[in-house]
Amino acid sequence: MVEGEPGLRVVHQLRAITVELDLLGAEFAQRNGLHPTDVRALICLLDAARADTLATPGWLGRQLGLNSAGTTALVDRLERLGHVRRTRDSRDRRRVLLEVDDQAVALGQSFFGPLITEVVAATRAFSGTELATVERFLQNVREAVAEQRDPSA
Amino acid sequence: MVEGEPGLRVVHQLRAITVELDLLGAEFAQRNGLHPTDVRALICLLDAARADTLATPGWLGRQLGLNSAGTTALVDRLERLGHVRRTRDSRDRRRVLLEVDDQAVALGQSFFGPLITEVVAATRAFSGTELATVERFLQNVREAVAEQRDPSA
DNA sequence: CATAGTATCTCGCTCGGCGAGATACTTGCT
DNA sequence: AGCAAGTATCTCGCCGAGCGAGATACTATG
Repeated sequence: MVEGEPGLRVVHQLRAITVELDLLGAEFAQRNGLHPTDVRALICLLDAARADTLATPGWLGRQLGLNSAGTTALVDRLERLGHVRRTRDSRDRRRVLLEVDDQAVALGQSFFGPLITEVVAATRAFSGTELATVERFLQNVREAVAEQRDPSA
Repeated sequence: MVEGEPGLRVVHQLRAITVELDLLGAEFAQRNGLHPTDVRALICLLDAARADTLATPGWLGRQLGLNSAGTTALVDRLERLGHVRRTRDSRDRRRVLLEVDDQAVALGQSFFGPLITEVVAATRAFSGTELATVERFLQNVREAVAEQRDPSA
């Protein structure tokens, strides 16, 4: 718990935050009649939409580590709930494009909105340079974790 | 992606890290023949052991948001794999105490070890005061998330 | 135009997790 | 003491997310 090495403490904190965020996500999921995976899928889809990356079932499945069968089931659920629409790609007619509904965007807002407010409020206690440091650090961590997952970086 | 408000960027990063860590955990789980929940359970149990909190199925289930049936099944799995032992509490003989096996500790090490090494390496680029800032910030975030989950803080 | 390659979907199955209720023990009331 | 109420854990039956294997529809290449 009270280790000397600062790196350990930070890892500990990140892990704790991850667990907390997971549980928050699970809670939110249940309240809205969906599963943790569905929430993660919505996050991915919203990110894709924001980055103007066009999303397909295959891409989504790859993001979430699902196989094709699971992905189809996932998209079925999301479509049934009206969060996503399927449209055939006219260029490559094997592909299906996933369009996120405004409803899903609103849902995302309702999930992250309060949390963002909280965290932004928490940032009030930090100077611009301090926040820049935090950002830089988180970026490093993100890369470290990504490298752990796929040791080809 | 390129928002102006630093708080938003940080939230974004934290979310991305959470997703990455989740996927890392899922990968690790599968490689070791267990489920994401099992990994989270082991984390909780190791934390408890480190903090000298004595763990029971009920406590564990509460940590993970499982009901009693699911918790029993979880502990069954962990026990079958030899990560955990059940012992009756002699004071209150309704209770079962969960003892983590050294094997599970080693497993935890093998999971977090490389990641910790990576992150600690990443901290090399930061001064002591900078790390302190990061730590303080993460602490705030952790509290913010916890408050989101249980608005009674 | 056949053959290989790719994107998605269907089918049958496994197993994690839930709700309801059983069981064993403790605690409080009288 | 003795009985009701409360609590910790487990059992049973079921639902449904995700997997493996294979079907289907389309594209690309010789």
